[in-house]
Amino acid sequence: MGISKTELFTKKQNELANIARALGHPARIAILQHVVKINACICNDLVGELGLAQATISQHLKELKQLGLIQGTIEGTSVCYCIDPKVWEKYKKLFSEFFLEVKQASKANCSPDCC
Amino acid sequence: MGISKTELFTKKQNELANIARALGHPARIAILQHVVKINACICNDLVGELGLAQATISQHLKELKQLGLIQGTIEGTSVCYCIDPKVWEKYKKLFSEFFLEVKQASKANCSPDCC
DNA sequence: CCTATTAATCGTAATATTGCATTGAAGCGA
DNA sequence: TCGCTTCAATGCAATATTACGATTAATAGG
Repeated sequence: MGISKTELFTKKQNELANIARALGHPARIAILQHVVKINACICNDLVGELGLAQATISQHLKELKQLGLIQGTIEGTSVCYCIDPKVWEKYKKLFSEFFLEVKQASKANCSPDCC
Repeated sequence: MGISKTELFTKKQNELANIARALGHPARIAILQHVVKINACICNDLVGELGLAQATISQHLKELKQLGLIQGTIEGTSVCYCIDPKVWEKYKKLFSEFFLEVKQASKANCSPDCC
């Protein structure tokens, strides 16, 4: 019904999914990459950099902020964004663990011609 | 307008976002974890394992298949799913690279009290 | 052939997301 | 103070996603 049944899953599964969903938009990937590239702060170069409207970018920034991936501090009339290295590191680890789960899965339970 | 302006972004950004979006649902995380855990193949234990309807799970499996993360081979009357290690490895690398971009971002361009 | 099992697909409803124009608030310079 | 700039918040329209019941298709086993 358009709503995820989050109660069926573990906290960790939901957490992973939330982060992944936040990264699941090229604009947000681009925003993060640009913030990282400029190395620290950014206000609304993003509007010029990506081809999206200011309102749209603001919305994407909001989502990233909610996840804690970036911080915004007021800098006079503009806002200065930078990533939060601690959160970034935490999420990086979460994903690494997830991807590492596979290792070298053997084909034990599999019929010979499966997969 | 509800549609992502993918043409504004690089191929790599879109690719990353696509994978992330696919991982951006706890059911798909759970499916992947279960497939990995059982180590090779799975049919529709998933329906029992997660509390979702068969149609819903089938839909999630379809998305994962479209991404190439898992393969399904017909096994009599049931279908056997397993992850594709090559694709898994490829995506793992993509994400690692993305997360590594940050490294130890200095605060060069930043005002003293920013971030 | 008949039936049960399994999974894909279709149709539908509810909800979420994306993108933007517009509005609102707050700081800055004249 | 009066604009001007910068960004956040809101509200809308278009589209996507999530979930499920019902149906369909394929196969195995009698």
